[in-house]
Amino acid sequence: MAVLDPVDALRRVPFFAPLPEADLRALARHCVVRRIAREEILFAEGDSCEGLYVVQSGAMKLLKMAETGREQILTTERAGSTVAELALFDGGSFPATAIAAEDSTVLYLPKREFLQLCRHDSEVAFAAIRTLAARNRYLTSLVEELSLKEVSHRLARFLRDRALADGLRTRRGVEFPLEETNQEIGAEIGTVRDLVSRNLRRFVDRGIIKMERRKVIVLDMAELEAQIAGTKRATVEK
Amino acid sequence: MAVLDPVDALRRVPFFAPLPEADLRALARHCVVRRIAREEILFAEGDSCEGLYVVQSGAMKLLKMAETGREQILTTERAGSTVAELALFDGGSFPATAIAAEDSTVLYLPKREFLQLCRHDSEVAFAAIRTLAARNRYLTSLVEELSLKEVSHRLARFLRDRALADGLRTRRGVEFPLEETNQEIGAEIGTVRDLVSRNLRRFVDRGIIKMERRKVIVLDMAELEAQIAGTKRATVEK
DNA sequence: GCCGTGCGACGACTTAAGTCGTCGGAAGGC
DNA sequence: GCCTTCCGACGACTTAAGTCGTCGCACGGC
Repeated sequence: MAVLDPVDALRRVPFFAPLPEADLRALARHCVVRRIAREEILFAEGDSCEGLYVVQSGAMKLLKMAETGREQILTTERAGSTVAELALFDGGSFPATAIAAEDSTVLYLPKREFLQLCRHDSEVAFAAIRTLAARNRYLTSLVEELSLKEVSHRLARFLRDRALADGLRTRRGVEFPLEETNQEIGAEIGTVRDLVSRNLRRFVDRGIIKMERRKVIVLDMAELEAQIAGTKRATVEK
Repeated sequence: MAVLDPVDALRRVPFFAPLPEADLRALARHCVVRRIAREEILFAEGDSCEGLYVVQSGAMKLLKMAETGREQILTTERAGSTVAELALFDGGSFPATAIAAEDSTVLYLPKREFLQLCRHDSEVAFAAIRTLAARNRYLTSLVEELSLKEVSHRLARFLRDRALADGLRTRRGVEFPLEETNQEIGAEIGTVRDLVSRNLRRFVDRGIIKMERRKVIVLDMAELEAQIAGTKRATVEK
């Protein structure tokens, strides 16, 4: 793997984007790079937060864990995103656990440097506000889904998002590979792997999607969208 | 009802607290006061946001609605709190619907004045960041509860919070009145009124609480706390 | 090559969650 | 006073969600 320039990673972070090259380089000098293997824990919920983590390569997932082993993923952050920056802003501990979803590298920027920058530059502070606002919106919709929608609707939404993000239009439909295991999909949409499996098959049976190994082909996008709209016990089986 | 001074309400808002009296008065001159009756809608999810609402008296609930009529409350804001300020920061529409939980009065401050102030005063911007961070934490724990805990645990948490907030220690235990209907409790903890009723009774049967009309007496606080800790299917019936 | 392991598929089962209908008490309007 | 309406209580029922055990494939190590 080529050696990555920390400055590039910082530039991709919305907070830091407005800063001039020189400032980014100064910041980068304070950063420590850390390599982290898939499934390794970066920090755990409740740990005290002494600095900002920026994903440089790979992906970090932020999640809540139950003693039963069940997990709920809050977000997955890729290159150019920060992880749990909210703990820096309110001085509290990490609100959730961060685990590498793939082999990754993260930059660590000590609290002091970051907060100084925020105070100094109102552009940075505003970008931070926008980031927090975006996370807020996402969490709000997650609450809505978990509370008001069924597993099948959440899975449909997940598939739709995937299709939009990395789907390829072919004459059979929109195709994309399912990178994650059913377990991981479950953790993302708030259920267990068995239900992901069962609901995927239901979609196949109803002709909405087709599966070839771990590749998904959306045959009927309109019907998939329709599935998302449903609410608990509202739609009657036809 | 006595006429309330808008300046007092503004001063209680964390964003505005650091401002000198004169600035608050200047702000107040831009405010419009609106009286709103219980169950009336202040704004609906998706409406475009042109200003900031500050609760002056009463209480506003922010919630998501399903077509089935089921609701999920995201927060309840009382005097000195702002409602859905995130929509101002990212310029998007309201992420949820705001309905008066009681007869209330709200202040409306046009977008322009508010954003100017944020840009001007970094103290204000920082207070906004802290507010967003706090909301983020709360939403995060709500997601955790909805995804990883059962209704009985969520209800236990609700009762504990209530007991701490407005409970009175008596020799029988900690007593407090249940102001809201089962319907409203359900909307807050993510279930329907029937389940609230059923789970309350279970707590009574197990001797954890006692109910006299709509007054709750927590007999065994330790056991109530123990209920909160549980996760899905982890605790086995004794 | 073989073996272990992790994962998906699937069917049978259990249980929490949600639905429905009925009753009765309390509060408010008239 | 009466009537209506709202809400809680409760029991019976339905269904989604979750659990469990088994099988079999694919992949990686050796």
